[in-house]
Amino acid sequence: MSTTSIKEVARHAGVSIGTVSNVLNRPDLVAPATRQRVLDAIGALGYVRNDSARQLRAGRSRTIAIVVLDVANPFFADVVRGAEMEAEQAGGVVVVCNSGEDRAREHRHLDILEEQRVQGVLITPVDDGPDSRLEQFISRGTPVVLVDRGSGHHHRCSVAVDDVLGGRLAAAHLLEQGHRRIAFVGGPASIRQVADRHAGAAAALGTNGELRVVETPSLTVAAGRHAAGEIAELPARQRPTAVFCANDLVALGVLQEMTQRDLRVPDDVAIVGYDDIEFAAAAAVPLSSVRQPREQLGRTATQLLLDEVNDQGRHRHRHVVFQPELVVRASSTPARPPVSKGA
Amino acid sequence: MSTTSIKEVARHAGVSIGTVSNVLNRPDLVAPATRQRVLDAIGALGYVRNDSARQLRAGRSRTIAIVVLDVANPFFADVVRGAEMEAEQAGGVVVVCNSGEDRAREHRHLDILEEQRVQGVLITPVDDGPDSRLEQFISRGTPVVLVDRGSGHHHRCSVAVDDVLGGRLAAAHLLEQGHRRIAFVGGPASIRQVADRHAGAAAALGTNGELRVVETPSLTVAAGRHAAGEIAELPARQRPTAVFCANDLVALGVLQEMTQRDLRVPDDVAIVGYDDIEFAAAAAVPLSSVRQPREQLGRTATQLLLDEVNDQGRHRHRHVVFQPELVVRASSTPARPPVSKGA
DNA sequence: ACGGGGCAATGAAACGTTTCATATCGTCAA
DNA sequence: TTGACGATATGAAACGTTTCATTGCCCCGT
Repeated sequence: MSTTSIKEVARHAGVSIGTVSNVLNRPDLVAPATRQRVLDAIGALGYVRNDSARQLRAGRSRTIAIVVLDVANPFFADVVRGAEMEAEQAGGVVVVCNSGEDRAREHRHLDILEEQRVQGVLITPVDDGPDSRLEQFISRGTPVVLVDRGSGHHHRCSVAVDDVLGGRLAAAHLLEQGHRRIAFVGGPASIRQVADRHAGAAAALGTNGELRVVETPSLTVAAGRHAAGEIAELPARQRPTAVFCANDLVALGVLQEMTQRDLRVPDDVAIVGYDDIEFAAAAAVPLSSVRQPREQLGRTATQLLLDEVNDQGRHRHRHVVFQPELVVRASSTPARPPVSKGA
Repeated sequence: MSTTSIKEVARHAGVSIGTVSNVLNRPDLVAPATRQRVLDAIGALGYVRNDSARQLRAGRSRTIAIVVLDVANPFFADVVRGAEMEAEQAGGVVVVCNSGEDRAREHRHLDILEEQRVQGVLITPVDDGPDSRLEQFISRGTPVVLVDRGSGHHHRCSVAVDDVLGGRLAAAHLLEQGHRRIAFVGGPASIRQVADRHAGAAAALGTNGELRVVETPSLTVAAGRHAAGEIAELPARQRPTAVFCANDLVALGVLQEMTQRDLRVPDDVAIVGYDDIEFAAAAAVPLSSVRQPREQLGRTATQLLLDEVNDQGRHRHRHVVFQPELVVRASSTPARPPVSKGA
């Protein structure tokens, strides 16, 4: 156990505690000879700063936390990467917390983060709406930036992607491909993104098509398979000819299940996913998907957070909304006639 | 800023500081009436424990850290999940650090973790071998458990999967399918797992086949695509008929590139991956892969760590090695004749 | 009536920093 | 020669806990 304290360094170097601290924090205030003597002592003793003590004195830590719904989800992996880049640049540290879509875990994490007096938190809450725990957190003074959530909260920043637009893009594309019976797969509907993507799709369809909703308990491959089973078992003339999924994981599940049931994609069922994760292009049938600027989301969120942390007084809360982009691949375009237009 | 301290709670409740602390830590020592009064004060003031102060006093934190090569890699995501489960059960907290295969980042993380006096660290170091920074870390007394690394380190615990066996299983399977020219794709070769998987494959092949190594700079889909391009461009009679990849990400990249170049999998080229990530089964051609008990790896690593933390004196370092398992899917079995044997 | 024992609550010390007001000393200008 | 100033170094206070030795009190047995 590294139990060497600044005190022993001071004794070893024959200076006072304050001087050692100065060497550590404002080296230019210390005479070169003394400074070197202290540095040597530090090296010799293997001294390591005690961050608890430092923070206790400082009143605040240097870390920012990001609480994600699922570390395993590539979407969040990219958001995290973006956040790390930005934080690193500002000399901060990022800790990643995984709520696993579980309210209780999220709650536990927030408790701990608050006890740790983190600088601020980037979070995608498990449930949207006025989460009392999060409100409390904010009201006690820890800056929070909502990631991919955040309709109408005016006392905090948020970054998001226009999910309604994303849904609209997907549905418009399917409509254009001639589909009239379309299924929307995803859930729980209480998640704003899911609701928005659905709303966008419904809006794009208008009276030109029929949108059948299959709600899933979560956005996973397994959930997608299950939902696909449900759809596949409908009588052929009622069965949707296209499926728009709230998520690529779900879409991959749907694709997998459809293939397994000998329904061809896209000929029997077209599929459009959401997120354009790395695997979308590598799927059994390359997956059309709505792409979000994931890393950018993390970067911007971190910038907003750091701005709030530093500019206490002047800071104005902002809501940054990015535009998604539809990436068309084989899963939603007729297989036979080779498409001539390039990538 | 939650600047309420135990002192104000004490004043508000009309008791001493010590009593408040007792309510927090040993509630049974406090008379029910007093306890309630204190709890009310805590609620009314929105008091939140200051973890820095607590740790400063305790000398140690309750968190354990896990340093992974890439949060985006589903392999690590599962290891993390396993670690979290186990830690949670023991009342601990897990923070996830992402080294991104970058020595400098890993170094930075270790610095910070040491300053934070974490209980211990689970780590897959960027480079194997006697990393001086990690040695130093350990020698100063922070317990470390190596994850998926750790040949012959006797002064620390490790968990790993027998990668030589994994390589052997994969190659033996391909041999059995009639392949004689096989490629091994992965890298950098300095990573022990990569080297072991290669060694296992080479051993299984012996003189019965030819193993061509295509080294990649990293274990990513992109690297796989690039390597596959190299392989695909070989004259047909030199070209390997099967590819064994050090990693599923690489394998998916290979699959993608081969498909794009109109080489059929498995007919023209068979593929076996490694890790059996969730997407392996959902790939364009369901991917044969070597499965590792990922979550178990995380759980066991955490157990070993906690054992070392708690049983300071008695603790004996252990090296737990798990056995991988080959999961055969379509990417390595002749497509036409339907296989009759079940899952 | 007195002492002992148990339960509750208290107060002070200690954890390792950082910061800030102060002390020391040599030097330079007047 | 003196006074002041700049450059260094010092010591003590403060951050918010936890812990532990003490105190205060009440009740019970003798």
